[in-house]
Amino acid sequence: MTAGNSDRKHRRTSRATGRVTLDQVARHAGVSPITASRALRGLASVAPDLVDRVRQAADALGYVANPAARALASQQSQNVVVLVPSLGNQLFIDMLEAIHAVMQPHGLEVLIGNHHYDRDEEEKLLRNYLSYQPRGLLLTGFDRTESTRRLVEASGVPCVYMMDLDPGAGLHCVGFSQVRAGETAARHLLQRGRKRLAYVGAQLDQRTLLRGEGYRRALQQAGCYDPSLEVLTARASSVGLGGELFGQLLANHPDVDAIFFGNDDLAQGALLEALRNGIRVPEQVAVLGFNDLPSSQFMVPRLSSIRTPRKAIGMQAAERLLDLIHGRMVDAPMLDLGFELMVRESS
Amino acid sequence: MTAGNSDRKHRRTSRATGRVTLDQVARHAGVSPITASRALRGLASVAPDLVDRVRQAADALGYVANPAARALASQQSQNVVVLVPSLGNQLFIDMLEAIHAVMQPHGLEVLIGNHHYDRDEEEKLLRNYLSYQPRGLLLTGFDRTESTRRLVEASGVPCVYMMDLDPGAGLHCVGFSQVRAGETAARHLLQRGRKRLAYVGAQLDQRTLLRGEGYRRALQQAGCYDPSLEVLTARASSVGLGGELFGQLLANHPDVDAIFFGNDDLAQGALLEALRNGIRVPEQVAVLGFNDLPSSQFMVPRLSSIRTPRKAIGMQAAERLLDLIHGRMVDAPMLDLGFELMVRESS
DNA sequence: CTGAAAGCGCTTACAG
DNA sequence: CTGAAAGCGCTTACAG
Repeated sequence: MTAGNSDRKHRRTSRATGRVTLDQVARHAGVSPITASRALRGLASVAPDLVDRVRQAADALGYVANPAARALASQQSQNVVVLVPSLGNQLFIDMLEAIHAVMQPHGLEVLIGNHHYDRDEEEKLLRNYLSYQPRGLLLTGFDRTESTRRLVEASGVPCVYMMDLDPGAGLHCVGFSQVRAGETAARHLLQRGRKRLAYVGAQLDQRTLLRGEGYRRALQQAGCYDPSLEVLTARASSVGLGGELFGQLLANHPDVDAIFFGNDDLAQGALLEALRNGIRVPEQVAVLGFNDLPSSQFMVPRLSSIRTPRKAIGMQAAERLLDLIHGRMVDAPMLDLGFELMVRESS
Repeated sequence: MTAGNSDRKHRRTSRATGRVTLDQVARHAGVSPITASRALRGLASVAPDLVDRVRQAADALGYVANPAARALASQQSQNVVVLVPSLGNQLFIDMLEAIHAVMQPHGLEVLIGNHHYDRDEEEKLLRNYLSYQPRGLLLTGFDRTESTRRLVEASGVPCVYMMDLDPGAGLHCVGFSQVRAGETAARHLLQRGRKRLAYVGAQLDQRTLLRGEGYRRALQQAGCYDPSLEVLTARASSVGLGGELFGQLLANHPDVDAIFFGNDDLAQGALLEALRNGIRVPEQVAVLGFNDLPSSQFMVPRLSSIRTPRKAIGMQAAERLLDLIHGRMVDAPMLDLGFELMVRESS
């Protein structure tokens, strides 16, 4: 009786949400649902005029596809999962933003997981996210549990690793050599004529360790390596911690004349602590940071640091993942984006 | 013929993924799929021994529910959408972490959207996320387009607003009064005997503006308001910008004796710039920040600031949203978590 | 407390 | 180039 309601078909038990469906768009355009589906997805093999009609119908009705239905039917989601060890480090925020910028135009939703530098948490996160049948995976570094590795492998989901370069050189990765960055840092300080060099790292994540390894290697080569000048702590990296460790180091080893910090926040804390205690940088002790955070160049004195291409890493890793998802050929699995030594006032 | 494969039913065209389904769990446990579903979801009305059998079957087979199928059948996802204006500000990272910590144990997936302080981008994000049929919405502040507002309203999805308090007092919100925080800042500086007070804010987001309003109000009341001492810029807040604006302000108004910054990064930049130019803080000019970022207490001199409860805001907003989702009564729509003036060396 | 049937809104696989 | 049928893997609504 009620006009306008008569075209409702198979809606017996009425579990419908009221939102516009593909069926309604198809009816509005006068085509079958499957044609509407193909037209909206931009599949070839649909007559151009039909595509137009369907598009207009969709616009007119304000149709937005139901991602759950799409995922269920096609057995694949529009999700891409990114796992990072921390959100407190600007480094990873920059990477995430870049990834987002690349994925968004492709209609891919970025699911962000933060595992807080915890291998078990990473495994749990991955297990959960895999149930979403993601199109791709973006993981940070290579330090993870064996079963996480198997999980990734068994899933068959394309995966790109960020930040580090795969020592085995078999996995798709975009980053730079952490070891060489550490070496470069040490060499720079040695060239400045420093003899008593220290390395201070927090978090004890693999990249911090690798940087330390490069650093050690360079010092051993120069014949001035002293293991007691390596200060590593599992505590989280922060400005406060940097100041604290700086104070302790100088108290225990007054002859230290250069310090390389595993992250800029630590180095910034050291600079502030030096300022507070009248320790002259770089005259008495040179300070070198890592990552070159935006604020580092404004420190007093301006912090020397190693600039890492985290934005480029996020972008390129995302592009690379897109290639893998779409089955495009990738020439080499490894993409080394390098790093840049920024010499300013503190070293 | 092949044993073990004979129980495959209605798998004619074989679109199955190979992953373990509810059907298999049910068969393994010797119950119907629907009973298995109910058992796994912890619905009452299932015999305890059946629940056990189903749970064991699920464990044995490594069953993980397909979120897409669940969402499609139940017409609701396990997603909660959070929209923040920025990820560059530690403030929002802390909020997000807290939200995550609350939602995770409830099996709710947090989808994060960053609208970069752009109202149109927020609207676009929301429109997209709404297609996911989220269980709840967590939005930042009250400054948005009219159609975004209508979108939220029309969706019927429970929503809690963070950071600000609703001027209309009708919406669910968890935060503190930005205006009162600005007033508190100004009063503190006035009590210190300062007369020529400036306000420096970046980003021009509503909260920065509201803080400025409170500040202005207090100054007018004290009879020392000077509009030329209000420096507002749409540029993004950063340490570098803080130093720059500090320098300009003192060049144009050498008699300024106190500055309130809309965010700590600006204030930190000012402190560093002062240090570099031999301007004594707080003797010549007092500096007060906002948010009390972790590094602020280590600045030289230690930065006074207004500590904002962003972790608590995230937590309480998430809890509140959980209440709304589960239809629990909420006593008052507004939750004022306040703020705390941290007086250190710079003021 | 348990289950057979139907349906959620899409896409795949098969025909024409 | 287009479509009717079936199915993705769950849950709702209805019976018993």
